Amino acid sequence: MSSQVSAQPRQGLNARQAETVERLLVAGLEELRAVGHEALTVRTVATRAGVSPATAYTYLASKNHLFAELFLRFLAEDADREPAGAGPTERLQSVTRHLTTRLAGAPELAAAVTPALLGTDPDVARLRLRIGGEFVNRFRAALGEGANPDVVETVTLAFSGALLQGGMGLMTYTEMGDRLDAVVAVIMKGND
Amino acid sequence: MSSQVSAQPRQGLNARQAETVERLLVAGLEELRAVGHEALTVRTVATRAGVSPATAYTYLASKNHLFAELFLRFLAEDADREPAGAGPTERLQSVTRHLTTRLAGAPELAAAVTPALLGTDPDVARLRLRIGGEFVNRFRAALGEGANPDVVETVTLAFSGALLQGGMGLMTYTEMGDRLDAVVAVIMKGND
DNA sequence: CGATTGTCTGGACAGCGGTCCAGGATGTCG
DNA sequence: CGACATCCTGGACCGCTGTCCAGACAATCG
Repeated sequence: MSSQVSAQPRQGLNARQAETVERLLVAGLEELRAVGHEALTVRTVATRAGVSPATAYTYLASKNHLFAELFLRFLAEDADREPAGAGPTERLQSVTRHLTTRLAGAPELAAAVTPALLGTDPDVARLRLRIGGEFVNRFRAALGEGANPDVVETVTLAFSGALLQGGMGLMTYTEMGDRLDAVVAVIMKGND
Repeated sequence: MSSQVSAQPRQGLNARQAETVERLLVAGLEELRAVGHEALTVRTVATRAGVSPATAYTYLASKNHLFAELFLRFLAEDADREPAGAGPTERLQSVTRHLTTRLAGAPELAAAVTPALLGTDPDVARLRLRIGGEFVNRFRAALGEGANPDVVETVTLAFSGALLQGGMGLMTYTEMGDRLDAVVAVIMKGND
């Protein structure tokens, strides 16, 4: 079994609203790739989406909320992937490798989401839990049924730490793949 | 050997300037404890320090810079502590336990520094490296001379991840102590 | 077709972040 | 004591954030 992150960002929206949200999210991602997360403002996203700022704010509580939403969608694109590999170590490595490879393809998003998730908006808080849960799910899926919870937590923390360091610019998301291979090996040594 | 973080925040300041900086940092910590890192503004810190906002900004490049500076000082208070314990695992646990205990005593500072270090100000970048280096030093000191670099990195990443989760409010800094004991045990199993 | 429902718009608003500068205060020399 | 260097001040400034509201607009239903 794998994880389950729905791609639909909201419930209870009619077609027109869903369309508006969609346009905002697409514009948000474009704007993010174009100018980076520091220069991006909700108003420029609104403009790019062809929507007034007031409208943007009715669907996006904040810049952080936008980033969290985009990242969750990013994860959802993957939700069905099954970890591959002979043993638990290899399977874990396939998960981290896959994630870092994808992150390397969207570094602005990765850089944006880490600070965003530290926000205190309630909307961010909700998404944060889903995002964190998604990581845990993937690691648990890689480790199999009787996974030691302490091992899952260790891997999760190490991965979070790597994201943090990536967000700080201390390593690229490409390097992260290699380093996490070593880290997973260290963790699994004696725990497989 | 242990780590070396100097408590002096700046060089090239005369007595008067040093005094001003000191007042700002003290006021910053008070303000942080009083209202939390979200409500704190550089202007309120300046007021509390009995200094004009313009002056505050000549010594503090940004709010993030203030938090990073305060956190570095917080670490410096400890810089001379030697890890205690029979083996490497116990010594590592004594380090994480000690850090989390101290963080639990200053949760607002801990919550403030994580997002702050993700900033891009050059002043923050400098301090970030020193702070990161300080963690690594402590873990290396706990592990002893011939420490496996991969193990050091794994512990560092896991600890960073724990800080991140603490910053998100997913666990308290008190819980962190217990969880990191388990995490260190997992990592060291097979690596001691 | 007209009326109702609900979305979107334009624009104003207050507060914060960070920068800048002319001039006032302070301290230190000759 | 006077002159000079240095630090600090007050206040203006711009852009961003997030909120609010009255009214324009579109879609749907009777």
